[in-house]
Amino acid sequence: MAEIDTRQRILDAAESLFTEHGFDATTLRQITGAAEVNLAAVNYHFGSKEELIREVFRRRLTWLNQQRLQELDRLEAEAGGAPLKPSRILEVFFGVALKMAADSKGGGRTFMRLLGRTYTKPSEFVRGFLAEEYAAVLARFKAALIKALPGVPQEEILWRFHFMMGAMSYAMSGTDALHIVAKHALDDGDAEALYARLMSFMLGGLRAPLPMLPAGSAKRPRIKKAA
Amino acid sequence: MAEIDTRQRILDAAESLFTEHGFDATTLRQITGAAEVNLAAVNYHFGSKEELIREVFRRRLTWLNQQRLQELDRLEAEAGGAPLKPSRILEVFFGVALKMAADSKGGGRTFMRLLGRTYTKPSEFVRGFLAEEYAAVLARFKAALIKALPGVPQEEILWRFHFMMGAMSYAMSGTDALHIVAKHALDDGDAEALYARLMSFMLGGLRAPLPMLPAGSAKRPRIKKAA
DNA sequence: GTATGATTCAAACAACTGTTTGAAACAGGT
DNA sequence: ACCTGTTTCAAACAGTTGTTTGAATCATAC
Repeated sequence: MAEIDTRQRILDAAESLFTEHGFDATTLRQITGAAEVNLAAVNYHFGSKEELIREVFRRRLTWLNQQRLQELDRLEAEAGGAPLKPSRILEVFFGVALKMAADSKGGGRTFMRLLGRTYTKPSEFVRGFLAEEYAAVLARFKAALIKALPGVPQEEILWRFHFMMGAMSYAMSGTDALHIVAKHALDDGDAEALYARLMSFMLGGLRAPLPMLPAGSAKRPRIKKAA
Repeated sequence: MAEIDTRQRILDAAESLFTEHGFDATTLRQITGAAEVNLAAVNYHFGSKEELIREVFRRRLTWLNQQRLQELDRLEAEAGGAPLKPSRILEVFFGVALKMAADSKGGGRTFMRLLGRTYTKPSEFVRGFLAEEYAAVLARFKAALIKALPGVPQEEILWRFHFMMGAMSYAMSGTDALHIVAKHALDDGDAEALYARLMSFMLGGLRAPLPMLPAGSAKRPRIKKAA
């Protein structure tokens, strides 16, 4: 290699700038400028900006989800067929993410902020990529949760899982657009306290009494395709 | 006016396109094309793209927050000084938003999706604008919640409010990037069921047992500026 | 009708975007 | 030394961006 780690330095700079300004607002010239490499290096090493974006996610997401699967495997092996405690399942799924977010030095924190922000605004081509990357993990965790909560309707479990994703994304995105919590509470990196707070909030939501659904919502009337 | 409602048609088209593709990815030519007005009309009526974005938010947000304040006023008047039930407070704050989101014909639904997506990714200049627009409302609702939950530490209440904002933003953004819930469950507009589900989840989270915070987090050690 | 101010329009502007190019610099093996 | 494949570099490319311009068109009042 002529210069060490050109790829890596591009990825690091891109990750950081994407987190700060978003994909569209970040130009290749900003990235290559911050990484102190030539402009053409991005297209040489990654082919295109889109592929660079995908790679920024891939290099961390693969490891993250493997970790989640591994810990779930361990948990289920220990239980030996018996249903798990819901709290244990969530601790694995969200705990791994928040552990990564606590790593401010290795760039994990930056990445989790980026990931949190991306969930809400999937830029067309990232959506498919994310769904694909998550498919296997989600299938396993959904199944585990459903098995762990036999009395609760599946649809309700999935919705609550959806809400939890929202709460975590927002918390991890690190932006408090409306200034709800104290100013420096977010960026001082006290990830452990955040983890404890978020987890008890989510568990409370998961265990909440089932909602009184408006009539006709529980089972949707099938008007079209009556046959 | 030469053509009726040029301003309005630009705002409608912009709102819809911003929701679909984001601010940066939406060009003025797309907007004016969809609105069937001349390209220069945006700069003539709004001055700049940034100001157009602000106006897209302003025209609905002002009404939304006024509505929230009004309903809180009514609630507090009825209570006559006594602390309110937390659930009532949340029903006002989030209920108004979700009622707006249920209005798919008047564009309220589109706007709330846009708002939900914007919370996580405040594009520099939108952040200040949003915070300013929300300041008065948040102050009132924070105070009401704190008064309604005298036993709970204020910091904890604010964090949980923060998490609720996340859950709602995500739910309202209408994107399920990871395909957690069933495909068509999001866009069929069954806002009432969503409201019921989300509200019981959030209330469960609010009432959850307080987290065990790691040592040294409850009261931050003051190292700098010891004097 | 004519004058006036507001609005619309087609065309152009300069600046910036991601990408490509071809030559230069580098590394390692023979 | 030479050759070979990889990587870097400055420069240019074609396309798109938000914005501006000056003339044309409209509505309204006199």
